[in-house]
Amino acid sequence: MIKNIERFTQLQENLAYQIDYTANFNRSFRREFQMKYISKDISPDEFVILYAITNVPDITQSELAKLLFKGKAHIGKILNDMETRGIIKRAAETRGNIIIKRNIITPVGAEIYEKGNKEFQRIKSIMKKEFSDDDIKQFILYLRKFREVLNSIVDVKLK
Amino acid sequence: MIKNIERFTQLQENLAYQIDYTANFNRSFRREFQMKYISKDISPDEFVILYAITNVPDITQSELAKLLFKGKAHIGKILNDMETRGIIKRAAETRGNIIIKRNIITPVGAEIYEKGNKEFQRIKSIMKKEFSDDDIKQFILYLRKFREVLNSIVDVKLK
DNA sequence: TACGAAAGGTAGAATTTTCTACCGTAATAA
DNA sequence: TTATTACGGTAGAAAATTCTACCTTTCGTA
Repeated sequence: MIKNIERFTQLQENLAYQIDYTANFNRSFRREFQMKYISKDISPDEFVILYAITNVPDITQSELAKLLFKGKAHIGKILNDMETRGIIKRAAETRGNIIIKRNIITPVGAEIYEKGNKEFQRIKSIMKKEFSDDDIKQFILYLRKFREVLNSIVDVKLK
Repeated sequence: MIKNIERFTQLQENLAYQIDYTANFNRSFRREFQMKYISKDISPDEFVILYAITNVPDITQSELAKLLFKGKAHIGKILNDMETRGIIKRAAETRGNIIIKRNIITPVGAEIYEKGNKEFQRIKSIMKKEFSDDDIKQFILYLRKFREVLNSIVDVKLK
């Protein structure tokens, strides 16, 4: 991970660091993968937004914020930007008496999403070859347990 | 993780999301833990910097950047800021003919670090109770394998 | 009933982080 | 010898993200 490895192994061998490192690695991967195989017109986070809207069409802005670990104000800006670029359309809709914005994927957005989705299926099948169902189950169990231990020390609230 | 759970389990059950979620969880944990038990005068990243300097006294700014997954310019600003606040002292030093800044922890910084280190030992011992040595080994193995699979798909370069 | 909290959303300021460009030295290779 | 690249570092602009405050409606409950 760092050139002069011997100098840092001590710092890098703990669990929390490894998780952090992997998450960062994954972020870099997503950026590069997307640039190479999907579209330069959209960021990885924006792709996740398309994914979420596709699967939960009435997902709200606040829910998207939680899903992406960002503030709801920020997500609002991203959505507006995506609308400006013609990837989605934001339609005001009433739920009861309260006005909610429903995000609708345009044909342009749908095309990007379809292409990306196909590519991600490819990754998924590669992962399936490398990790058995039991491995994945155990892996996720470890992650959950790690969070539970942290949560037992202080009450963690995600923003 | 999100109130209306049923709506999102589908989106959240994949491996990459779980890792991302755990890393974010850990970040929130560090912030809250530090506020509560260590010191409000220093951020979690700054604590890692103190930790790194303590263990590798001649660590360079660029190396710190890689360790923390940030840009070297940004780390330079953080270090300057820490110097202004009296937590470290930056001394220009020559390595060969080239000038390098050596970061020295002041007594104030050392005190914060010692307190934090003691608290983190506590977390470590709790983790040791919940995860056996074999568990930790397996957990880290999973994480490494996950990165390797991604890396086989595109060549991932961390910034 | 009335009050406060929670949820959906926006605006603008403030902060954080990244992105270029630089400067100078060292090492390597054509 | 002369490029070229990598390393250590900085400055300033640009972009990303968060913070605060605000508006409106709903919901639970005292």
